[in-house]
Amino acid sequence: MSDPLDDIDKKILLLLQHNARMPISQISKEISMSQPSVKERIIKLEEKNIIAEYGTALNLRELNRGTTTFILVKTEQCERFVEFCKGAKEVTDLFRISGEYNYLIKVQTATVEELAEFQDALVQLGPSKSHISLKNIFENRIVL
Amino acid sequence: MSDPLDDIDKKILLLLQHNARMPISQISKEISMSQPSVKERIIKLEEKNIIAEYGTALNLRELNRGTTTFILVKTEQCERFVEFCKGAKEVTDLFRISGEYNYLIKVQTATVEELAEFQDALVQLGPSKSHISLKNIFENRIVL
DNA sequence: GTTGAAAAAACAGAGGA
DNA sequence: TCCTCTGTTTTTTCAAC
Repeated sequence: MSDPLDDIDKKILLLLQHNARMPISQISKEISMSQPSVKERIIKLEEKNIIAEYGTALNLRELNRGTTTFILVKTEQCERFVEFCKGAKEVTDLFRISGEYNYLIKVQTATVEELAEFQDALVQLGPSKSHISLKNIFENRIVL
Repeated sequence: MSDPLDDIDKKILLLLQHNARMPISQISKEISMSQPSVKERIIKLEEKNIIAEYGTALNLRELNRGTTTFILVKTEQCERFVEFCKGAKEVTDLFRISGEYNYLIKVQTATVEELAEFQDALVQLGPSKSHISLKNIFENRIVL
């Protein structure tokens, strides 16, 4: 684990977190620091692996995947289940968890009907418990 | 909802998904299309709101938040609970869900001890059920 | 959709406080 | 670690096809 971030690093990351394509020049203006210094800090954050990657978040509703469901799964066929999830485009997140259930998956479907079809395929791998998301209040939030 | 994406849009999004800072010039080379055309397509994807935002993914382990836990919560004090979560930096995701429980939250702590402290604060808002992540197999995956 | 060229902007490196 | 200065590269915006 790395040293804690100082306030300038935090400011830079706050800007980059929701706009990874912001030019260095603009970051430089916003935090009142010269471009080379900003660039240097960003490179260090990348090298220290604090910045994992620059990603592009897509709008799932526009992609016709607006229905979010969390499913807890209890299976005895772990390998087969993981392969099933990797091959199912509906599954966006897959975690191995502790407790009564083995796995927690996050599933994005167009509709609840499509969710039902997914569950039909899932049922042969073991019992599961679904929780449809009624509202995404916030997501992927990292408070520095 | 928008029209389905064509293959060129998919290629551009695949490149941007895991490297939002990739220069247009490089995208242009990789997909063998002129820079102005690539730029035009990206602008359209932004305008159609298919690209929601360019984000920066941080390494939670390096930030001393390497322990992931999913908690199902049943509360009768919804407003208070949501405010509690907004104010708790450990909570990275908050969903209102259907079923026996009201909410599903994702919590990032340094250790399980810190998780226990969080649960102590949570207990007064209602019963909950925790699932510690033993392994993050994949996350935020969108297959186009 | 393409190429090509000019203007503007961003970036990279050196040297020094 | 930060700054300024300078040269280079990249992006952007046209035009015409």
